[in-house]
This record gives sequence, C-alpha cells and structure tokens, in this order.
Amino acid sequence: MARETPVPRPTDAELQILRVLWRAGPSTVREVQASLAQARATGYTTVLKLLQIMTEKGLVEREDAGRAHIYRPRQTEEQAQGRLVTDLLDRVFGGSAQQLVLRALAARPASSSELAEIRRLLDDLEGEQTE
Amino acid sequence: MARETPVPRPTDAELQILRVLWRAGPSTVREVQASLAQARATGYTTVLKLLQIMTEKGLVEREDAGRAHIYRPRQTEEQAQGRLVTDLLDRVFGGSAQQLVLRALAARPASSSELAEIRRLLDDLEGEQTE
DNA sequence: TGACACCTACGAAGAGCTTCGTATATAGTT
DNA sequence: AACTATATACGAAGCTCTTCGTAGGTGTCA
Repeated sequence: MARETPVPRPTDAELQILRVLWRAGPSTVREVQASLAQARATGYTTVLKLLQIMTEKGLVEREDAGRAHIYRPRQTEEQAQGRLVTDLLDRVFGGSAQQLVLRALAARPASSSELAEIRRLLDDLEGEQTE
Repeated sequence: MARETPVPRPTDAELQILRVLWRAGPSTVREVQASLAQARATGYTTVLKLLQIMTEKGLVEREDAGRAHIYRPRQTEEQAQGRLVTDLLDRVFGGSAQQLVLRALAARPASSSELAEIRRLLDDLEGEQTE
C-alpha cells in the first residue's frame, strides 16, 4: 500500500477551479473554462494544464467520457473550507478561533439575520459542551 | 506625490517575521533571527534578505541605529488580520462571514468562556446596526 | 595595525505558480 | 480521403518565493 503525500493547500488559481467544480458538479475542461472566463479571461490550455497538475496533486480526480475527461473535486467544499480556515487560524491567529471570528465580523459586518444564525450556532455548540 | 502600490498580502515566511515583530516590537535582524530560530532553523542572511524585500514591499519600515537597522511593521497585527481574513472570506467563502464563522468554530471548538465572549461581540455588533 | 566579529548588500540557485504555444490524436463532415 | 473542430499532452517562458554564499564595510580589542 503506497503512502500518499497529503493533499496540499490549493493555490489561488486552483481554488478558483475548485469553486467552479463545487458549484457546477463534475465538469469537462471546456465547461470549467467557460465558467471561469466570465469572471476572468483564462486560456483553454491554461485550465487544462491546471487540471492536470491538480490531478497529480490529488486535488481532483478524472474519469474518461468519450474523448474528453470529466473532473471532480476530491474534497467537498466544506472539507476544503475547514482546512483553509484551520490553516489561517494557525498561521495568523495563533490558533484562537475567537480572535478570528472577531476579526471576520469586524471586517465584514453581517446582517441581523446572519447574526441571529450565528447565535443559533453558538447555542448548538454550547449544547455539545461537556458541562 | 507618488502613487504607491498597495501593500501586498504577506507570504508565509514574511508572516512569520511580522508575528515576531508584533510580539517583540521593533527589532534588529539579529533579534528576529534569534526569535525565529527557536521554532525553525533560519539562516541569518535569509532573514536579512526577507526584511529587505519586505521593506521594498512596504510591509515593514526601518530606521538606522548605529551600524544596524531596526525594523518595525507598517501595519498593526489587527489590520493585517483583518486584511487576511477578508481575503479568505472572498476567495473561499464567497464573502459570507457567517459561513466562515461556522467553519472556524467547527474546525477548532472554542471553550464556553470564549463562546460567551463571542456572544458579547454579537451583542455589540447588533447594537450598532441601523434598526 | 592586524585579527576578529558584526553589519548590510547583492547575486543566484532551486522550487513552485501561471500562462500559453505547439504537437498530436481522433471524431465527424463533405 | 481530406478538412475541420476539438481533445489531451507537454515543454518552456516569466514570475515569485525562499534560501544561502560571498563580498565589502566598520567598530573593537589585543
């Protein structure tokens, strides 16, 4: 059984592609490229190359479909978000989730309803605490 | 009056140096290097070079002190944290602070007292809302 | 004065990221 | 069969990041 190197943190360009795949589901290079081009001009072979590299890295996997390939993410969006936020937590906030939450809400004020939802989340978390 | 390019996002190695400067206050290359070496072996000239580059980028500024230079950050830790968390918010969470908070607390559970502090923060934010 | 310890400056190597041009294969159409 | 459209594969350029070796300047001390 081969020992796999852990899935690396996606780069900026790779993250943009992952977000397309999370939204649209498994897609061909052409579909990803069309989706990306709306926000930012990106050549077809650029997207192809990135997806090839991402396959090597284990960020996506692919499957043959006739002459084309269909790519799909190997992590859910939630998993990747969790990893990235943990990463920022350790690199920038010394591991303090409280500090991060504080900065996030200061930087990007949430609406009343969003704040209420966060409160509900806190209630749930508190409920799970060993008391 | 020259138009300055905006201060760029610090890289990983730059961030480690900034964290030292935030903790210890304005420091010489030697002091930064000694502080870094505890966690990770880093050559003296490596730290020097990084600080020179960071000066060019506007991440730090320096002042002569005899034959050495004293470096200090040009942003507070809070400002940098705000920028980095905003960055992650946009690149990974589509701008939703609520989603980020959810993932942060799921990834790194906070203690009861920390949750209480976040609640107080929510109260403050709610108080500021235009109602 | 000469040896040493310390400083900055700078060039460059090696790796990774992003982009694109070109080569090649193949299915479909006239 | 030849042409066209579309696919993958691959090499390489240009850039950034990180690291370090080397060169050169200067203060200190025996």
